[in-house]
Amino acid sequence: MPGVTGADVARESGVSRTTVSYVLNARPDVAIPEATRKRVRDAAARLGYTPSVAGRALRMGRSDLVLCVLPNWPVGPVIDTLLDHLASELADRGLSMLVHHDRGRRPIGELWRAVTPRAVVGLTAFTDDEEQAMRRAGIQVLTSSLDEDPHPESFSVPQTGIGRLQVEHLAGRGHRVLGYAAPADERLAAFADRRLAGARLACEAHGLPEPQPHAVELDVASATAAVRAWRAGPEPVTGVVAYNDEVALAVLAALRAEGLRIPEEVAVIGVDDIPAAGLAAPALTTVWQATDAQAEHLTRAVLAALDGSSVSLRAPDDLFHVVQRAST
Amino acid sequence: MPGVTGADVARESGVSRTTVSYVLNARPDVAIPEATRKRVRDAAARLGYTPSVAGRALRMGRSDLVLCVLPNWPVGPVIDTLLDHLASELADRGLSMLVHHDRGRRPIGELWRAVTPRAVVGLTAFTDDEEQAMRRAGIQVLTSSLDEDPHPESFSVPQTGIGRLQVEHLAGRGHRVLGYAAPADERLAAFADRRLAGARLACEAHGLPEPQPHAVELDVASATAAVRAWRAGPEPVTGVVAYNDEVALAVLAALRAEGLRIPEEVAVIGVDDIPAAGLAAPALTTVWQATDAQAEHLTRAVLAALDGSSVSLRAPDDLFHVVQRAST
DNA sequence: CTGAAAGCGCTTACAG
DNA sequence: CTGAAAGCGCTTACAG
Repeated sequence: MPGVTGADVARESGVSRTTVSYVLNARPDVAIPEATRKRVRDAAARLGYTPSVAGRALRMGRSDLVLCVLPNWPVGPVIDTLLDHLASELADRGLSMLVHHDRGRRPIGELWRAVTPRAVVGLTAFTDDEEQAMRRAGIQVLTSSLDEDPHPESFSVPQTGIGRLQVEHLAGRGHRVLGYAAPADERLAAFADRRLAGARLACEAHGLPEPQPHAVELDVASATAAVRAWRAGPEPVTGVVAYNDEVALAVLAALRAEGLRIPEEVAVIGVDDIPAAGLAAPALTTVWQATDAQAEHLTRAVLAALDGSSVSLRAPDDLFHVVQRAST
Repeated sequence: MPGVTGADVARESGVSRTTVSYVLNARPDVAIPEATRKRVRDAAARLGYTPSVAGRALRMGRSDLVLCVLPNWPVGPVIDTLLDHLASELADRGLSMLVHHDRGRRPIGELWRAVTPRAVVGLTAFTDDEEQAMRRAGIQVLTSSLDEDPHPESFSVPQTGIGRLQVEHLAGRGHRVLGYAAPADERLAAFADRRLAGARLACEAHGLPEPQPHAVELDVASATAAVRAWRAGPEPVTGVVAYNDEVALAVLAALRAEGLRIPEEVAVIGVDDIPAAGLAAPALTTVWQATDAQAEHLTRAVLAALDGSSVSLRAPDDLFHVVQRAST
């Protein structure tokens, strides 16, 4: 049967649709004797009643959906964990998460207007106009930023901190001249720029020259070109800060191909601690991200946004740390 | 404003809500002069009207949602591409894709009953009861299988074919005694079992002894234990079929640690062609999956299911092929 | 403590 | 060619 409705439950339990609604929504302000409650609940269970989202949404003027807008960049394990955790917590609160990959093909406004979600979680940036339009429509909006919070109602995992940590590790091991292996994928530019900025600041703080950026594709030829450039000058690079582990693996492969000793001649540090990092030759030092903590951080932010409470949500301090291996 | 409705558009353009609905839904059977159409469309555009999903869903008895249920295993790049492509095609048809990660925490029935999607795409298995219940509710159901189609309305990427291809590659290079490096992650068992089954069949077909399975975690110690077991007998393993590239990388690391020459003493072949595969030491031979073709295959299957047409959907033949590198 | 009634926004026979 | 009216399933003042 396409649908057992509240009216069916009412008939089955011999009460009105009003009472069914009161009982099933467990309204604390309405006093209904336990006997009636039980009759209704039993009937609902017997019939396999599930309230229609459409009916409720129409009446309430809002749905039980949370729209999660992802940017166009490839979804890695970190984002994956984030979404998983968030979806699970939202489900516990009777909310469904709708994930939308923003490919820039159609205005996002079309989507949120149509779905009228309770909240929109943007892991991508919205224009100011867009964001204000959503808020005017009564939708809670949670944006994310790649830096320290400019405003508290924004979820952030400060990417600059990652670059800083990488540089500090290399500086601590005596490296003075650093290269930065940036991703070739344009879609990652926003992340890469922030991490590089963090690396720059750390270099400045430690009195090192600016790190030398070079785009590296995920193949040996491209990485070899970068390595040669880094080693060419009068003060050759001895430490490479890589955007992530994949880029770092490319650099390692190039160093092997060039016959450079790792880490004696050139040290490399990545980000993410993907499985392949610990299995590389040599094993790759990297920055491990506390995805669980990040996920809880995001979830807290979303739930706070849903409550409308603008609690100041500081990111936990232990969001990432260095995993030392043979490449540094 | 929380919502500009069809009534607003009607008022603005001086027609009835009926006419607005007819015009905006471009009903071919209703003849409406172009002048009226234009007036309505202009008013809608001016007001920024987007029809309410809730209202339409309530009236139509179904939503414009397609529910995509993912299993619990980690979403890799293949699934990611699949979903991306599917979401995009569905969007072109005015359908939104709702992705749900099935963690087995709550019955899936609760979800589809609540959302009443147009179709449910299961990249995970449903129980027969569940599937029948959905069909009775008028929901198109598309399931996926890991083998050759048992029934045509099921989307499949035959995993046995992958195992077969791996064995054929090694056999073609003279290897007779093979090991199978299975993933330690229980959630991948369904895939691993099918791939191993394919490997077994291929060994049989080529007159080789059964491949020797061994679970391998993604670290050197675990892989080393497997390698030692494979090399211990009177007829040591000379070719390793790995479940995927990550497992293969672990095996490579163990072979290096054990001082075994690759591929002279032991050859290794993976699956997926992740970036790290081509960057490994030595570069890893692997099975490349045509994710684009798979994505189109899935999308065609879903669209056919939406139309209710049960076109026989054979998977394309060129779903994967071997990428030869230094490890074999 | 419980029910009759209104109304959320939409589509669609049906009547003009 | 166009509109008045019904009804999808739900929640919630309001009246008893």
